[in-house]
Amino acid sequence: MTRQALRRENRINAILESAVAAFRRHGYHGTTMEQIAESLLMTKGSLYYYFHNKEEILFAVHDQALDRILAELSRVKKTKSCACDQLEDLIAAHIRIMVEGFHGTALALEFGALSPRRLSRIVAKRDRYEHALRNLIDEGGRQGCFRKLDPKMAGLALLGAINWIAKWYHPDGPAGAKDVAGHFLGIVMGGMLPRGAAWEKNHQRYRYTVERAAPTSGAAEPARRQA
Amino acid sequence: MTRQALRRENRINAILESAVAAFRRHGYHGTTMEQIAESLLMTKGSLYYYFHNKEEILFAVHDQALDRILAELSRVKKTKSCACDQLEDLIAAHIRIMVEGFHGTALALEFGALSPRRLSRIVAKRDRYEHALRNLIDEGGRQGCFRKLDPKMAGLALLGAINWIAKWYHPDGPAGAKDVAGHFLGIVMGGMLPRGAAWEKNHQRYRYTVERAAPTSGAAEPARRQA
DNA sequence: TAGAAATTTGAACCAATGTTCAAATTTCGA
DNA sequence: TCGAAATTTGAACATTGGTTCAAATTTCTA
Repeated sequence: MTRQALRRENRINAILESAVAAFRRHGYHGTTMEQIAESLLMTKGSLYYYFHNKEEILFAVHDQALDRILAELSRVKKTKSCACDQLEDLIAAHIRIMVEGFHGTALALEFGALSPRRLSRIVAKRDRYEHALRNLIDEGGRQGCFRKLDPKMAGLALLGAINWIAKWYHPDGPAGAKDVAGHFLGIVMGGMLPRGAAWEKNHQRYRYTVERAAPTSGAAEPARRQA
Repeated sequence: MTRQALRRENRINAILESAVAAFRRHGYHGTTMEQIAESLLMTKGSLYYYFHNKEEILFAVHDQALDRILAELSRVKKTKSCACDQLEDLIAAHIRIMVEGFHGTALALEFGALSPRRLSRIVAKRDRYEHALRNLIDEGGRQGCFRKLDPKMAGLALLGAINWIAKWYHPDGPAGAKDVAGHFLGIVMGGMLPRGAAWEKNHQRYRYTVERAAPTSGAAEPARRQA
């Protein structure tokens, strides 16, 4: 890699990092090209030397974040552990991505502003991740590590809890990223209910637990185009 | 209530409903006054007869949604059930709010665009809800209904899973609101881990479960100003 | 039904901002 | 060090969209 190409790559990375931070704070439409540029001591005109337009930055930011989580996915898949360990590994990686650095939080960003062509590429990548996640939940249930859950619903709950981190976590907080990540993983994986036999006796009347859930029949799937 | 006042109230409600739907799709800054107006067969000028400006609509939308969930909270608190039943009740209500109608999804909207004065009012209401939620989690843990969790982290995980519904649920989906709500409540309340003694034996090595969590020392709290 | 009050309109204004581009500046290889 | 390539600038442009407001229209009351 030539020296200039390296410079260019660093520059692009810096732009994306600045953009993610700004998008997270003000939303895509609420962020101006000037805001993205100024934290890098640039002028907005310079950004157009690297990207054709603002939407391309939004795309790059999403694409990069998805590549990162998909890389974690394929790493996890190479592992020969059982599904539940793989899932734990993957979730820990996802949390880490949300908590350390800025790049990852793009996973929680809106992408409604993308053009149809770019949108479909992003949605395809996202779906690849989500389906893998559901498969792990499903397998884990079959292997007995987890309760048998509706994979789609459980997956959405999981993703919600994790992606929501982008809304409340701030790297300047007193607790380090590792602390928060470890703590949060415990919560998300452990769930809220006690696991002893005593509880089972007291709470069979629990109305909503679905032991072998009928698949959710693709509810609301077409709506996932935006945001 | 006079006839005109009623008309006015309905009009305002319709505006807010249209606004929430648009904000959810395009974000606050990505939504134009014209978009809010057009689904009501109005022109954007008319909106200024009811609201001074766009930001006031954003405020009203948040304020209304928070009032609604806080009303559910005080209803639940009047109940004489144990903490875990109260929590279940509250969560079910929150899910219902997210799933039926548009108004509720404001709970998942960004509020970074609010002026400092309005922002602080919204944040105060939100905190009131979140603290009550944490208290219930804490009490439930002490009473033995739940595992003993770090209330802050567990609360954030819970809110994330629920508020994220706004990103994927669409009322036109094949599964009714009740189906999704019931299913989702089961997932969120039940958590992911099996509860049998067999599991306990196999998984004591589970690395991240924190039985009596040290309080998270206010990690990242100041960051919660935006989004 | 007539006049007053409430509501809506639509055009005009203007600040903000994404984008372009020719010129200036910097970096780099020879 | 020189010249070419890479990069940055800053001003100008065009459009969008929030806001205002006087006039038109509708709704209500006496």
